[in-house]
Amino acid sequence: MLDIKVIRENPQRVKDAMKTRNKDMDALVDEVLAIDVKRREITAKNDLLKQEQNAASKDIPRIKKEGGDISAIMARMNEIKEEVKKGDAEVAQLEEQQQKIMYEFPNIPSDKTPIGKDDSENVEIRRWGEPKQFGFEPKAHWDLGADLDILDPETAAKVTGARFHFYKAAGAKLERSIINFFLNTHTEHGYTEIFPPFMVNRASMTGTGQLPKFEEDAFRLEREDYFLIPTAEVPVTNMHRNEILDGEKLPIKYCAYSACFRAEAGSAGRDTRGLIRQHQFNKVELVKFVDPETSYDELESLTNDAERVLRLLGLPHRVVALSSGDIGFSSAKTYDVEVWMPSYNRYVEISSCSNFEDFQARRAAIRFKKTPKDKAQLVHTLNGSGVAIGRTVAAILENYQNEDGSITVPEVLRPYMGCDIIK
RNA sequence: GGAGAAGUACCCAAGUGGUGAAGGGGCUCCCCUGCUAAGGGAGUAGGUUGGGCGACUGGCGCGAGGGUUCAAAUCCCUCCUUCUCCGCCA
Repeated sequence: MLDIKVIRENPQRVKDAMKTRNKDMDALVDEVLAIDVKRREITAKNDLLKQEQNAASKDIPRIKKEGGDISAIMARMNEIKEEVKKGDAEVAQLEEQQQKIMYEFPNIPSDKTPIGKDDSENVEIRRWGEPKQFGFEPKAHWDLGADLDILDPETAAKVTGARFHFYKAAGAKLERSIINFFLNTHTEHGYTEIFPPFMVNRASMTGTGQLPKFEEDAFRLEREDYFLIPTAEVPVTNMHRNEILDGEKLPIKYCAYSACFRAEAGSAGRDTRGLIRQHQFNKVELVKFVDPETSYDELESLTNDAERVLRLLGLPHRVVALSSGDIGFSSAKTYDVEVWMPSYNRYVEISSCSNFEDFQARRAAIRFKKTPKDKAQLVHTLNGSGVAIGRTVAAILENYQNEDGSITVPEVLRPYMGCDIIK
């Protein structure tokens, strides 16, 4: 959520920022400002009445005790009561209107975010490794998975539906090995491991920005107002919702494995084969709560932490700075890490690392005090995939395939797999 | 899922309708002090949202949200969480 004070003080800046996201929100900015003025005006008037009410409430028992006449005061109080009730209702309605609009605004892109209309104007920052050259025609991971009998989407389609997978034998073990390898690597670099709930309530989904705008992207339970998490970012960031953190404990760094559930509304027909786009997938997520002064340094190190696991796995990848037209709703700046995927003959997103600045912190009321005497201020939150497991499996199968259809197990995974080849 | 009890500050805890939400512990500062302990004194209801250039000042805050009342921590309703017992369950 944006700060209403920023909109009040510089509405043009907000309007311009929204245009760099290809969104013309001029009318909404003007509307929210009009509501804000009216809301404060009525609140001030109402507060004066309440002040009178409070003062009289103190007088009444005293006058009664002294045996005085309170009928005049009582008459006035009855009058005030009605006015206050009316004023409160008006204020509540205006607050609701204002809140609803405030939830519509995406974050203001950082001035470090390249301006651009869409993903075609993203900026490549660096590459690691070279796309592998095969001396034979490489197969796609879905064909490798079928031939090795380790990936089975057909049975999943029967048991559940489209966009689900059974992993079998070495495939299941590979998935599990990667999860463990990622968590072990990140905890060695200062992240505290978290195993979160896979369902969260509405307040948490609102806190990180998935709601109210993107409800159709999530799976919601019918009988409880709970949502299947689209990413561990949601439960882990909301761990500190409505909290004031001790400044000395920052930065707080968590890594969390979770299954992730996405309705993938509007993506029919895209990436229908393989592990790239599923309703349920595994991911290890990195989440940080930091002092605003350091948040952009923390974004660099977070991205580096995500890249580390790909370097250790020997998977060629690149880092791209998303342009203003391509960054997510809550983000101020985002780097995507993209892994080389031979079947696509291009780099494919495997991690997205973002600095949300205070956008989530304001929604979720996550604050800190630099020292116990300081005023509480909003933290900056960041998160990044570290990294998506299913896409890592796909990348390993494709990049490490041999001509005979077997898969060489990357060296760092061998202790986890207990073998050096899948065949 | 059923029955009962509870939720007040960093912790414990008093407060069953009326002017500033007791008290204790802890914490911070000060006094005393060669040092420490003990002792004495003061502060400590966070926050949030308005107004004012400011010193200041108003509103709202007793798990959350409604209601009754001139007035609610206190009475009523709904919900959440915790504890005890029962049921179910990996």
